[in-house]
Amino acid sequence: MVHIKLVSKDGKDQEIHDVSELEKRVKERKAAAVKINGHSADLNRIPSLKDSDIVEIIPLDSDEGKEIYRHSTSHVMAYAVKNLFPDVRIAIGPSIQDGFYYDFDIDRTFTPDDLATIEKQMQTIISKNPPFVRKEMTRSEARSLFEKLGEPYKVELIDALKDDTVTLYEIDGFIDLCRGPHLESAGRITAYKLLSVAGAYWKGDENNKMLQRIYGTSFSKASDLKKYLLFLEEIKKRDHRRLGKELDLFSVNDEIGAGLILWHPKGSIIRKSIEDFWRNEHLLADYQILYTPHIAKLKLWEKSGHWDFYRENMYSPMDIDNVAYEVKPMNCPFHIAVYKTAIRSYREFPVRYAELGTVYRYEKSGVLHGLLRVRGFTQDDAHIFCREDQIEDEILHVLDFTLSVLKTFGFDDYNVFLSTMPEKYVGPPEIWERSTNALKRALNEKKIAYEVDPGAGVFYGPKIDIKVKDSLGRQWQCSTIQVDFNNPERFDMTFRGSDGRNHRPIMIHRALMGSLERFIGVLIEHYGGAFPLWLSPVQLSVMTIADRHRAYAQTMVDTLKQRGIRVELDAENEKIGNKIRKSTKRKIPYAVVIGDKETSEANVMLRKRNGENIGPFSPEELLSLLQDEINTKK
RNA sequence: GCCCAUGUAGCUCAGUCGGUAGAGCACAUCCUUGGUAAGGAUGAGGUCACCGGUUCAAUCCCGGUCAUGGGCUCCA
Repeated sequence: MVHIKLVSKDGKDQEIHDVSELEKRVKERKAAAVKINGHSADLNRIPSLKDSDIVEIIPLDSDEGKEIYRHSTSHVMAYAVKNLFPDVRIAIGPSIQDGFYYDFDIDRTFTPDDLATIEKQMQTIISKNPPFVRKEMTRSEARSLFEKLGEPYKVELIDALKDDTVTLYEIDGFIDLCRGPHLESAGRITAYKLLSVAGAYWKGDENNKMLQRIYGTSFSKASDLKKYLLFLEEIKKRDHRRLGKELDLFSVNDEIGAGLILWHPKGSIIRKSIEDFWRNEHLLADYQILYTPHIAKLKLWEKSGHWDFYRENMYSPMDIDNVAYEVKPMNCPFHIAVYKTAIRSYREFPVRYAELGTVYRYEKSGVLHGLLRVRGFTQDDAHIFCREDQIEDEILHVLDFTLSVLKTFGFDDYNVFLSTMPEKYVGPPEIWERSTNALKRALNEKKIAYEVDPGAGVFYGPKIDIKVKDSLGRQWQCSTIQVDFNNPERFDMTFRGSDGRNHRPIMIHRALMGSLERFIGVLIEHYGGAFPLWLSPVQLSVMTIADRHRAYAQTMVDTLKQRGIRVELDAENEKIGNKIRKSTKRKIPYAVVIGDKETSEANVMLRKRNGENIGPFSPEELLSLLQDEINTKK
């Protein structure tokens, strides 16, 4: 008779006195593994449970369960690769978000055909249902084992371990160093798919050898795998680079340069709509708007510290009349210069300067990616100058403002991160401490849950980053709020306090959208190219049935255009089905068909891009309906 | 920057085991004037990314460059 406590997340703990009873429960609950006294363990450890052990089931569909499942899949994949390519050296193969990978060192390159072959080999392994057998041995035993097996990466991993005993798992003779736990046998793996091959440095260090990484994913239910693969397809369909081309929004050009965006007319009008909105909101929120130059003397950047701390992202200086100039990677020094054109008083605080400032930063060629990662971009930047005791209020103000702007774009789900002092930092640690606390207090006041990201702050101060979730649930970092007590010092900024003496202001940098390029890239994917009316490049397409309807349709288009609607006339020599199709493919929100009926009745039906018809509306009703939807930004 | 893959008409892609290329869509002209996701015909469009090498001959083979994509790393 044993006494085992089975604990569960819902609080319904149970005493179990029979190991077979526990095994039954484990099956019922579709466990991936268990936790014994808080430590995760394989299911086949259950028979050796001791009296008064506390057991918790890790279900397959929990995050931890999925991790175990995928980790086991990655072992099977490594085994399959080793079978097919005996001279491969295996490196490391963890589970990751939505899947797993395994890194291999091999003299040939894996091709997509290889992936299919490896998948087949995995199936062969899985169908034999070999158990995952856990082994323990001393470090030196394990070390010599892997040396004998010709696995230098495993040896290196073992050397980095601190424990005296290490654990290994064996499936069908294939031994891998692994902490575990694992599924009890490979046969439990039912739905998996290898997705891609890519290069990856050993331990992520570019000084190390480049290995080949195979990415894959696995699910305990085939339907979940299918759902995930459909999700990947949906991501592809929404890819902003693809939609940007299809909808004629932007391009990049070899002759001009990588990472430099050409905004086409359709993309520019989206951008202009966002910029207009942005400026209006900033004026309403008591910001003052600035315009500043694109280059400045190198000396300025030396003074600001960018040349010391940010040089690897800056372009080489250019020579102007024997003086070195730099294209700007940031806007802050310019805003500081504006601040310093007068003696400032605490009475004007907080001073909030905002600018849509275009900056240029060097990015390694391999990281450039459509609109999301570019070399020239426009920040929706602002700098707030205030007293240290105003930080908290200002952060609150910025948070409110940011969240309301993000909400306009349908982002009302987000995660917040607080980044603290990094290794390379400037300024006294006490000020870091105080301003980090001010950020914390503001977040707490707003009751915003946040995660601390230790050491991820900028060199000049702590920051709050906001990651929004798009319509597919993916996270994007756009907004950032950064405290800076370094630049006011460097530029000897002052303000006259109520005591008549000069004091040092605090500076807050913030961007809501981050960069317009990136933000619009995110928006394209978020909306899948089907922009809300206020952002749509063409808001309404008016199409004629026959040539005799052209004059009436033209009048209507002219009238709407005069009233600010972005409307296009399609009076081409085509059938109405063709015109509808074109307008739908371009994701134009509304279409109006003008035929005999409309010309005689002076009423129109409005066709939404999803095919639904609403109406009929008189021309005035149509106009006010459109204007209302544009104004409310729905 | 590094590893791998890719670069053919405006777009999406075929193709040539070395003898200077083809489809669909888009575009132009003509016919058709048709009521809610593709009417028909005809036509125009390409130094096959760029530079060099091998060859009688290169879009194809080789080398380099640039760009794009998947990653590593970094970040707005």
